[in-house]
Amino acid sequence: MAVGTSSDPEARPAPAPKATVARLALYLRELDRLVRDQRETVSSQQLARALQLSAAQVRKDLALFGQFGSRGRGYQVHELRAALREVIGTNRCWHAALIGVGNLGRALLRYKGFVQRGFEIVALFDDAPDLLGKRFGDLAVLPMAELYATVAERHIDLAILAVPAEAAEGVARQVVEAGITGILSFSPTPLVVPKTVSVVSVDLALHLEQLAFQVNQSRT
Amino acid sequence: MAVGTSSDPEARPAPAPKATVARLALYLRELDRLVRDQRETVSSQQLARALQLSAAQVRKDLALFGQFGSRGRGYQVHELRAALREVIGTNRCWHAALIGVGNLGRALLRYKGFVQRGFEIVALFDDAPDLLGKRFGDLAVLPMAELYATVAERHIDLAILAVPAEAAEGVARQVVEAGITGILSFSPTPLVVPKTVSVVSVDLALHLEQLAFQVNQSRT
DNA sequence: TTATGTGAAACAGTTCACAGCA
DNA sequence: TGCTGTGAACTGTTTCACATAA
Repeated sequence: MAVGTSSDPEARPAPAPKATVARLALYLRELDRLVRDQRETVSSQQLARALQLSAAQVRKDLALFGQFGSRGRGYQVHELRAALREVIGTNRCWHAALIGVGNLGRALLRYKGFVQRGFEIVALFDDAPDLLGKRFGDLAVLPMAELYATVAERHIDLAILAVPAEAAEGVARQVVEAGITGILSFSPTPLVVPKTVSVVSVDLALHLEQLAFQVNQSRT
Repeated sequence: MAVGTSSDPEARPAPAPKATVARLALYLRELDRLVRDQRETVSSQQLARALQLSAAQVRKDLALFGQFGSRGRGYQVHELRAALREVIGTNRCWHAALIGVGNLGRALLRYKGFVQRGFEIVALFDDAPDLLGKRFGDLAVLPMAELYATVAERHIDLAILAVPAEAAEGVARQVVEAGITGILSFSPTPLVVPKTVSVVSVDLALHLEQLAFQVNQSRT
């Protein structure tokens, strides 16, 4: 029986479509902006315009998680933001380990946006001899061997991988073994992980290639 | 009349589905790996496994751009790679301007992956007084006012924006005015640009939120 | 009156299954 | 035989259009 079409009271709600999931964080980002601008309410129309989507799509997406709007009036900005935060999980702070403290890793470490949105890097790992023990801000670089113990100690939820492609597969294995269930990877390699672990992958050169293709096409 | 369903000999080929576009660079990345491993041929099956897709999808995607395979045999790795490079446009080198030379900008500047895949950063721009004129490698930081002239001089195709959110909208306008038609933006703001300009957006905190949501869901 | 929430219709993308070629 | 290229079937997503509620 298809999940979500059942009338069984024990049935889970249908999982959100992948396309919707990709937009959830966009809504939250826009709502943060509206809060800063002191806006009280917002319509699906306005959200759609700001994010370059259609109003119907915004309503469908939000309706998947509850009835947040009031007819004739729109959505209460604060209320909707709180609801979305709960759905996404950023109503609490997430602890991340940064693995790989090279150029990219150090830039991520200094990036203010993470803390602003509820993510804190609470441990650094790198096995390069010249980095081991070196301090960046409050944090000293630890050897990978200490990952397992540190995950428990510092309540680490997520790993941010900024390691070279060759190392990524091995590091991912250790991360999974340490009990981490979410990985943000910057390595240009698809990671093979158990179904219980989520991976989001950001390959910078790959994004540039997608851009090059689009530019190439529109020149036709 | 729908483009692509026409039998008009002057008709353009149907534009590739967005979903396919997002995978094109993945295929190329995997083909590079196969070349390094000295593989001569590869089947849709094998590509699919490596990239966690279905074989039919790989074949459909590739068939959109031509007939690259031979039945019973699969695809010639070199030939397919050359063809994809042509389609994507990375059979030649692309010149990019890096705008915003903060932490993230400097990390991008040192990132080896760009050059490896045919992208070269050929100019740096930042209006921060303490950065103006400072050198990073071969490049001196220029004021935004020189963008227009430099685009022509150094044959710049793309802009990489690593500026704060507040500045992004204004910088994007200048970039477009300077005649650049492709923007890779790291700012957490949707950019409004003419239809003739392509934008690819990478919001690091947003990707972490998508990850948090997925982890949150699978804990249910 | 305004703007949500939601079935139904339309569209897009993926998978199936097999004809056809090496 | 093995594997591509491709219509046809299917699944997922978006848009439409309107009943409904503030």
